[in-house]
Amino acid sequence: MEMIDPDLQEGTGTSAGNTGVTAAIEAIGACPAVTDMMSRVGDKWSMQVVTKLGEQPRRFNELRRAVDGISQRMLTRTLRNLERDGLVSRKVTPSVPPRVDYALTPLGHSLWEPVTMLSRWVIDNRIEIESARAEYDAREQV
Amino acid sequence: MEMIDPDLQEGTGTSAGNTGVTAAIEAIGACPAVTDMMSRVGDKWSMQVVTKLGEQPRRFNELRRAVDGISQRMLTRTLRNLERDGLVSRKVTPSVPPRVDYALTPLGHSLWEPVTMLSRWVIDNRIEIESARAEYDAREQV
DNA sequence: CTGTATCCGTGGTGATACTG
DNA sequence: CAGTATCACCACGGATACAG
Repeated sequence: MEMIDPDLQEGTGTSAGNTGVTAAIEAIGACPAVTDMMSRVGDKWSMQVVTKLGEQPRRFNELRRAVDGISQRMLTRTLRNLERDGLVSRKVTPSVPPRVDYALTPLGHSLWEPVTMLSRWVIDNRIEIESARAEYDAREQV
Repeated sequence: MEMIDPDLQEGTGTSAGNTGVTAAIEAIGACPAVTDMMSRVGDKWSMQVVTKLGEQPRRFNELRRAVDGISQRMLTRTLRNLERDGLVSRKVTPSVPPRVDYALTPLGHSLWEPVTMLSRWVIDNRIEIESARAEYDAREQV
């Protein structure tokens, strides 16, 4: 997915899918919004940023130091996307030097919970996953 | 508060005195396995395939028809990845023509639940997300 | 301090053709 | 039927320099 980058062309607006209030599982793939958000959750930095902002609001460079390894460019892009999705708020204080405070919105906080469930699952099953991979690799190496 | 594996806090002891939930959240980024699986969840086809296999086991082309828009190549690749992670089982029947049955493993089924939570969150909040985007785009269009 | 602009490598994804 | 092989596109992400 990924949108709004000066380097790229204008992002395609997500069209409204059907009104399925059916089982959420069935909506994966049926509802564009689901796949769309999944890719946001799956991208490299978004959930790490959400995590750090979930602890407390932070300024730009504060956040940059908190999220290990993120570049300035990617932090900006990630924050813009999160802001666009309504997950993060951005408050500019036009001082010298400038000050910009980021925080999770209520919507952003609410995303916390299902994402936590997912990361819990990974943690609880990471051994099984890794051994499955090792087994597969050993099998295919032949 | 729930318990969590002690070795999750290794390396970056960001903040002590966390609950299990926040510890799990913090493990995003701290634990490579979490970021790794997130990208699997976030990729374009994996969860759609898991969804379809969650309904029932399927053969290759059956699955291909079930997952709208997926190419043969991507279905193969997606299935291989899922198989490697231990989420999907692959049973070959060497007949003519050949028959290959795919199904979710117990591990794959267990992933269902947190993923469902997440997709339900998206569905419940997709209106708010879309209006946030519309608002942002209108603001930035200037 | 908080960004933009520019360049570029890598990898995910798709189209098409071929194979056992 | 169930794949592989090959080619190509372009978005993601990183490095660096510049700007307000």
